[in-house]
Amino acid sequence: MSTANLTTTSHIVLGLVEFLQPATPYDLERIAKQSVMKFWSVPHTQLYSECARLADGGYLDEEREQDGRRRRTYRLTQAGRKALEAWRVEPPRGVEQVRDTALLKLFFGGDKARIAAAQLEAHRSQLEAYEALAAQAGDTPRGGRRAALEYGLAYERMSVDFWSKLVVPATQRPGRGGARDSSNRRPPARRR
Amino acid sequence: MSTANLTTTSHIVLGLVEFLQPATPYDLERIAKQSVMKFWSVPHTQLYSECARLADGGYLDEEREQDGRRRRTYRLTQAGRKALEAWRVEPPRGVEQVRDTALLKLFFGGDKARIAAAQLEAHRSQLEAYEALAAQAGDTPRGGRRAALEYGLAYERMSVDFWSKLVVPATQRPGRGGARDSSNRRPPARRR
DNA sequence: ACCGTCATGTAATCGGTTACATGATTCT
DNA sequence: AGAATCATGTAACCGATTACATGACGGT
Repeated sequence: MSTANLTTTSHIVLGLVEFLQPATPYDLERIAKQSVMKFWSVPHTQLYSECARLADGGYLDEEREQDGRRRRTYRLTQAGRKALEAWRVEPPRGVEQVRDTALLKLFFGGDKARIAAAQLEAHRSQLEAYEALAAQAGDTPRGGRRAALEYGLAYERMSVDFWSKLVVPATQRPGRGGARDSSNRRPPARRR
Repeated sequence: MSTANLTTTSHIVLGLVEFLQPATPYDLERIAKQSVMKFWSVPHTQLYSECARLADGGYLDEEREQDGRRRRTYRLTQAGRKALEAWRVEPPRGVEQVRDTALLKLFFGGDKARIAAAQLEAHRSQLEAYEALAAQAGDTPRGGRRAALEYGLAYERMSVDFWSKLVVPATQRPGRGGARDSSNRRPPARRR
């Protein structure tokens, strides 16, 4: 691993390590679950293997406990910092593909109403989760994290809107003057 | 491959075959590029290998030319039809993750304005592409295909909107009364 | 007859996922 | 002390991507 065999996962790990170094893979998992993994998850086993890979490539510095759990803790090396910065600075070209299974099934002729109902439910609940996060706005004051969350909100609102228009099969389409109710009103929030 | 080791790719292939059987992998590639692959692409080599796998598993019927290009042409078997239908009917649980690199870089502290500029450009052009497709509305009259396209439009509009709000660094925020121009007006379309 | 590109693949590689494993802590 | 779960991994598998290959066909 001399250069450029760093995957997206690698950079996620680098970014997380930077954020809370020194850190064990387990630490990474904990914060990741509350933040990035909302929109890009990585299984825990890969955090371990990726850290090892990165240490092997000279991007992370590894230190291991001699007793007890024999944890490995990592920090960025100079090379690690550089690699992360290089990746971060370069704006991605082009548009990511959507790769949504629901959309795929829709495309291939799945039952509109059924799919829409399920998706609507799922997106509503995801939206609520984001709104709850946004409500505790203090802890993500003004940064990429906040912006990413706002994207999440916009995305889920769009989704709710889209799917809610499909739940009712479009047999009869109301005339132009009709005060059609296409609001995205959601049912009273359930408490867990 | 007795059951349930069918991946998403498998189902895409099944869906495509159903759509224009009998078909060669090359045929699949051609229509796919104009439709599904806009939002879920599959490299051509995998179309070949996946067809072989599916034929091997009894989902596709394979027939091979003896002369010339020695093409393999495929059609659905009964099992294939069943598998496709089963997949199609079952609404996906939960929400797909976004997995957008631009968002990731934003999250990890990349330069807002630069990323936003690049994304804005990319999404605008994607939006235009979808709009062009939608303009020839005749060929996708009323079905999942049309709905998927509409999702694409909604998605791109949301994206353009989101990123356009980030291109200008939020140093000064206009007062409430200000007639801020946050329209998504795009520059005159370039012709190729 | 030759040449470019069209069409059809094969093979190697590798990251990511899934399944399994085991010693530390904590709780009762 | 024993059970439960927390924490830390290892190993195998496998689909997806990348790189490479080669014979047909169409045009000049």
